[in-house]
Amino acid sequence: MIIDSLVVAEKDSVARAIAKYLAQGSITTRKVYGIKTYWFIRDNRQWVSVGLKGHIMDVDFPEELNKWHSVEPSKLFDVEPILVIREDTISYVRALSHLGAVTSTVYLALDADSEGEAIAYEAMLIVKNVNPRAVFKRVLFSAVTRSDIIEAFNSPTNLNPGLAKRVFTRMILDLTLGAVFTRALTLSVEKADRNALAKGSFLSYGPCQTPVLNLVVQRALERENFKPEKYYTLHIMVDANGVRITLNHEGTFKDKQEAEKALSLVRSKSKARVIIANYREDSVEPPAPLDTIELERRASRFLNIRPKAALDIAEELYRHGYISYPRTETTIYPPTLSLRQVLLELARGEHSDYVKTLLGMSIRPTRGDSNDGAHPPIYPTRGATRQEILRYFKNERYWKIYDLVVRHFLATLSPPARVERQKIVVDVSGHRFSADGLKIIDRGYLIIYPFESPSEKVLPRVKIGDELSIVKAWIEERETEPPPYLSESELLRLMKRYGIGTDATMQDHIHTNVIRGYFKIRNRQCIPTPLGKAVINVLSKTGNELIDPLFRSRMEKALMEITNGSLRPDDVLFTFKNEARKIYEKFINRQGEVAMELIKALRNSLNKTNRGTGGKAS
DNA sequence: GCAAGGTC
Repeated sequence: MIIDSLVVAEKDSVARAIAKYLAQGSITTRKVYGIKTYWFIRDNRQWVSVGLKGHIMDVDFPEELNKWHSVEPSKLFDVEPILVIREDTISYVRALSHLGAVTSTVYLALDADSEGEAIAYEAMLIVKNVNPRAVFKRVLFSAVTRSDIIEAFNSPTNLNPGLAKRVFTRMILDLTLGAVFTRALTLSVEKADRNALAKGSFLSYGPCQTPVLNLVVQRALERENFKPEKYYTLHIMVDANGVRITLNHEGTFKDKQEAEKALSLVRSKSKARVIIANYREDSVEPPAPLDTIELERRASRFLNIRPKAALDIAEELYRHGYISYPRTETTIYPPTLSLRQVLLELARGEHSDYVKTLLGMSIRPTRGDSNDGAHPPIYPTRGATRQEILRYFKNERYWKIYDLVVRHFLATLSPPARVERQKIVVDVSGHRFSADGLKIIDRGYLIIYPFESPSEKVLPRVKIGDELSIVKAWIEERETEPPPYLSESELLRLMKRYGIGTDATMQDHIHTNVIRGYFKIRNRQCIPTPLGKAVINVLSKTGNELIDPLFRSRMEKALMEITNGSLRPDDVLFTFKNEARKIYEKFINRQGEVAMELIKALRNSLNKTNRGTGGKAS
């Protein structure tokens, strides 16, 4: 067997698409060590295309350093983790070796991002090992379409080692910091009380998970330390040509007597004079095309479906051909995507009437501001009815997520809604009272996307100078309210702002904290447990660096310098390990105190939940 | 028994 060219893609669907676009003639599918491969002829030569399952290698410490009890955690700072083959990818390694051994050219067709570059490097290592003479070429495409793929294979480039090195350095730092502090937290408790942690449980630290926990804990503390204060609001009801409107005093009163003084002044008057009467037409634009984070946030807000569940469901819908690839940071439809074609497909589905009206109009899609260069925004790829989805997946939530993707897609092609924003301000002896109203003139995209419908409140028409009779005036006593716990939707927004995690992993970092017993989610709110608060508190005794929400972005920034060429991987490793080493020293110096606090929190959690906590290893 | 990042 001789192969001229071997194509390695990041996933099966891409490998299959590449074969389809490059093949001159038919494609034969063969399993090699259980892995699907696609065989075809191009320019009279034999080509084979294979898709991986993401990374095939991982970093790990050498065996002897993985004995938690006999190795002082700080030892891990002194060694470099090694690249190992992942247990679950052995058949991919076998297939790559088998095919690579008889191939002259290897096309590394991994995604066009830094992870893709690292996976390309891993694939190259595997093939080089069995075939030192193989030639490696890197192909980069921004969408899996015929024109992009052919263009990419006509102009191959070389692997970018700077990008790959950055990824491996990140992997090493994440593992080292994670392992050192996970072991330090766990061992400090185990040494003080060997029964404090349930069997198989441990207390974890991670450069993403722990800053996320910190965000949740800080908000909870703000809420718990909140002291409610009384304040007073003043209102009047006026008659405007037979319509009664309530207006609120601009500014509230801390002091009850002052509010009463204002009230008696207002009550002594019978008229309120209009000083502002605005009726302004405005448009409400439909949302930008959907990326992963927005899908998760909207699923949580509109449908009460947790981010992790939303992504899992989206993944299934994608695998069965109902929606496009759900892990994307792109919010601009690529010019190669025929929106009209998608509409024609959707005409077979649940919202066919709406789709048909859209088809009769000129389409101008909304446009966001990001493009990850690898995947388009999430859009439906098959029109389906509710009944069809329910029959297939037997679960209402699949329909809800599918329907959200369809409606969102249709919204991005729909006209904006038109509203009238209304504002009336009146004056009563120097006191200003105002009322805001909103009238929907044309629902536009809200017809198909009711989730964002503003509530309508229509004010009557008045003009500046009108004298409106005051019907009544009154005071309300209120209390300032504590901020709510962070919602999952807000947490995702904060993670994005602070640069914690990626589109594909943000929901994982939330999930990890839940599994570890650090916080719970009730009614879409993130509520920390005593254990979660204790972990943040003990780590904060070493300074705030490790738990700072900006820690991750500081790390990413330094790692970026490797790609620029201004720093070497060793420089970045040295800087962060050194910083972590100092923090570790502080931690060890207060170990006794730390252990006491964690054990107390563990017992507290145990009593509350009446079962082991600290999280089971998954 | 550690992390975070791909992918299913």
